[in-house]
Amino acid sequence: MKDLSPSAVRVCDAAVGHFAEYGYDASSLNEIAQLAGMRKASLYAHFANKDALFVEVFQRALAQETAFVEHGFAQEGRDGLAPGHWLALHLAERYRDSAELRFVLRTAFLPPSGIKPVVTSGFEKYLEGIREGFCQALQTRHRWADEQHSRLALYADAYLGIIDSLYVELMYAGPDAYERRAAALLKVLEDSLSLNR
Amino acid sequence: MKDLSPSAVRVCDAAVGHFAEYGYDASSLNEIAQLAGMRKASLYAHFANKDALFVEVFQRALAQETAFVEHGFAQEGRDGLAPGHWLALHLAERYRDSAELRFVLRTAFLPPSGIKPVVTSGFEKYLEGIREGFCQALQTRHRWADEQHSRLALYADAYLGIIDSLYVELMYAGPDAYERRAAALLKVLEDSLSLNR
Amino acid sequence: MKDLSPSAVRVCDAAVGHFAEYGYDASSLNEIAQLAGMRKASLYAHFANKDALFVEVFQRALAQETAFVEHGFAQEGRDGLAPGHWLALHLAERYRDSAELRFVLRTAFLPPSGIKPVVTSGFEKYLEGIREGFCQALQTRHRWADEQHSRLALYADAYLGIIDSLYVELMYAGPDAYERRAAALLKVLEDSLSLNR
Amino acid sequence: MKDLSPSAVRVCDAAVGHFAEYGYDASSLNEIAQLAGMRKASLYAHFANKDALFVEVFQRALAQETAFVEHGFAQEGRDGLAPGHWLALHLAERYRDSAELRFVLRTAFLPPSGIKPVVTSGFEKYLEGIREGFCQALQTRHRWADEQHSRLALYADAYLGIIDSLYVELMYAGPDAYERRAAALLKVLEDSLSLNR
DNA sequence: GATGAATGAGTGTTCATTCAT
DNA sequence: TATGAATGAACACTCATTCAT
Repeated sequence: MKDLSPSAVRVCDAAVGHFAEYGYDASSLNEIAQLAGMRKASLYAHFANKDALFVEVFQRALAQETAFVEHGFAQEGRDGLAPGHWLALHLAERYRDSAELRFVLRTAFLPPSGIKPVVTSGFEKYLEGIREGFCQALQTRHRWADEQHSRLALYADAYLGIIDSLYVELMYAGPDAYERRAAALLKVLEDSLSLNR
Repeated sequence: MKDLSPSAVRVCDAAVGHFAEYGYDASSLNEIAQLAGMRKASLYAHFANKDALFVEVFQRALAQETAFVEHGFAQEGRDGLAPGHWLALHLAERYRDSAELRFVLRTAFLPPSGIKPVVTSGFEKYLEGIREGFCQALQTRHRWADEQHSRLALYADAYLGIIDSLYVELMYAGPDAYERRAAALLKVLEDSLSLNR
Repeated sequence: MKDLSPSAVRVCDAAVGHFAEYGYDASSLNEIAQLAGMRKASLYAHFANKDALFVEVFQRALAQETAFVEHGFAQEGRDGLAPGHWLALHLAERYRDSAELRFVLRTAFLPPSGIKPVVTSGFEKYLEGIREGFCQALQTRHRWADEQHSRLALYADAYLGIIDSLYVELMYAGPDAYERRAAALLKVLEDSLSLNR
Repeated sequence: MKDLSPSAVRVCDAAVGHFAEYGYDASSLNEIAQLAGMRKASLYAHFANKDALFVEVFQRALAQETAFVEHGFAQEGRDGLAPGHWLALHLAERYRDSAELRFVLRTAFLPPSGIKPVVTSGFEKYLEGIREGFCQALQTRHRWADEQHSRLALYADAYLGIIDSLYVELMYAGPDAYERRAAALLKVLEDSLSLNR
C-alpha cells in the first residue's frame, strides 16, 4: 500500500464513510472534500480522479479488514473456540464500528462497473484469507482434515457461504436478526462436523 | 397491486432490466423511456416521479418472484424432494432468466436510501413466503416439527440464511461457484437434520 | 442541410458570431446560450454536444458562403468584369458584414482537432466552387482556356492562392491593407493573362 | 530580447511546440511544465503568467524567423535566383522543421484576443523584413525599381501577398498543394515583371 | 529556483422535473 | 396520452494562479 500524505489520508478517511453509505454513484466529490476540510478541486492534488480515489480507499479498507480477519483467527486459537466461531461472533460489532467493512461489502457485492476487475480480485484475496484461517483451525481440531482434502474444501465452502449470509443479514436487516441467523447456521455447521469425525 | 395501462406496463418491463443492471442511481429515465418506446417526458403521464416508478417496478417484481417461490414449493412436494431443495436447485437458472429476481435482490441488499422502508417491508414478506414454504415442507417430512417450534424456527433461520448466501454467490460470482456452495450448504443442513430426527 | 427548429436556429445564429470571434476552445456554451436567450442546459435539447453544435453552425455557414460565391460569379458575368474580379472586390465588405464568412475562415485555417475531417472536406467543396466559377469565367473570356487544361489549372491555382491571400489580409490586417494587396495581386494576374492570349 | 536563465529557455523551447500545435487556449501550463521537466508552479519563477510566457515565446520565435528570412535573401543573392524565389522555394521545408515558424504563423493569423496588439506589431516587423529583402533584390535586378517607387511598392505588396498565400497553403493543406500554388503564383509574378521591364 | 497543496472560477455534460401544447 | 422545450441543480473535472516552505 502506498503511503499517502496526511491530507490524502484525511480524504480517504472521509471518503470511506461516504462511499459506504451512498455507494459510488451517489457519492459526491464535493461532499467528500468538505468532510476532508478542503474544496473539491483540491482533491485532484491527491488523486487523479474519482475512480482512483475509490480504488485507493478500497485497497486501504481491504488491507484493514484482512488484518482484522487474521487477528480474529489468531484470537480464536488462544480462546479455544470452535473453528470460525470467533469471526462469526464478532461480525456484527465489527460491521457497526468499521466503515471500512461496510464499504468493502457494499463494493464487493455491487462493484461500480468501471472498477469491477480491481474490486473482484482484491475481494477474492480477502475471502481467501478467511478460508485459510478456517481451514487451519479445522486442521488443528480435526485429524481427518489433513487427509480428506475434498471434505475440508466442502466445509470451507460452507463456512464462506455462512459468512456471506451473515454479511447480507447485517446489510439488510440488523444485529437482532443477525444473532438468530448466526446461531442457526453455526449450529447446523457444528452438527455436520460432529457427524464426520 | 394497481393495474396499469399497457404503456405503463411497457415502461415497467423496460425499467426492470435497467434497474437490475445499473441500480437506482445510475439508471436514467431517458434510457428507460427510449427502451419503452417513448420520450422521457411521457413517463410522467404514468408515474409521478422516478421513485414512484421504482417502487411500482419493485412491487411487481416482488409479486412475480413470490409466485415463483410458491410454485417452487408446490412442485417440490410433487417431486418428493427434501425440504427447500427445489428452490436451491433452481435459483441459478432463475437468476439467469429473471431480471425481476436480479432487480429484487440488488434492491433488497442495497436499497436507495429514500425508499428503504418500502423495500425492506416488501422484501420481508417475500422472505416470509420462503420461510413458510420451508416450514410446511419440514412439517410434512419430520414429525417433531409440529411440536418443537423453536427447533423449527432455527432450521427456518438456517434455511433463509442459506438462500441469502446463494443469492450472494449468484450476484458476486456466478453459476459455477454457486453449485459448489449449494452442495456444501445443503449437505450441512441435511446432516444436521439427520441428527435431529 | 437539416431544417432546425426556430430555437435551434437562434442558437446557431448566436453561436456563429461567438465562434468567429473566439474560436472553438475559447467559446463558452454558457455565453452562447445567454445570447440565444436560454440557459446552458437547454442547448442540449437541440444539439448533442458542443461538437455537434459547432459542426451544424459550420455547415450552415458554409452553405451560405457558397451561395454568396455563386451569386458573385453570376453577377460578374452580368457586369462584364474580368474573371474573378467581382469576388476579389467584394471580399472585404463581405468579411465585415458576414460573421459566417469570418467563422468559416477561422475554422478552415485552424480547425479544432476533433472536427478536422468534417471541416476540411466541407471547406474543400467551398473552394471548389470558387475554382469552378473562376474557370468558367476564364473560358468565357479566353478561347485557349477550352483546350489548354494545364494552363487553365495553373491560373485557377493562382487565383485560389490570391483569394487565400486576401482572406489572410482581412484576418490579420484590415480593409486598407486589403485594398492595396487586392490591387497588386489582380494586376499581376491580369498582366500574366494578357501575355498568354 | 531579454536573456533568460537556462531553465526559462527550456520552458520556451517546450512551449513553442505546444503553442504551435494547440494554440493559446488549448495549451495547458501543466503540460508545458512537464515537457520542460518541472512542475506547473515552477513556471511562475520564470514568467509572470501565461500571457507573459506566450509573449516571450512569440518574440523569440519572431527573432529566429526574422533571421531566417534575412539569411534567405542573402543566400538568394549568392545563388543568382530571381527576386523572392529563394524564400518561396524553402518555405515548405522551413515550415516542416521549425516549430517557431508554425507558432508565429498560427499566432499572427489568429492572435489570442488579449495579446493582439503585441502580436500584430511584432509580426508587422517580420513582414517588413521580407518586404525589404524583396525590394532590394528587385532593385538589384531591375533598373526601374530605383525610380518608380509606386511600382516597386506594388510588386512588394504582391510578393507579400504571395508569401501569405503560401503560408496558408502550408497550414491548411500540405507540401504537395504548396508546390502547385508556389509554381502558379511565381509564374504569374514573373510574367508580370517581364512585361514591365 | 522549485514544489506540494490549495483554491475560485470555469468547463461541458447529465439529470429529474415541469409545462404548454 | 404524448412530446418538445426548457430549466435549476448537480456532476466530475481542468485551469491559471497563489503561497508557504
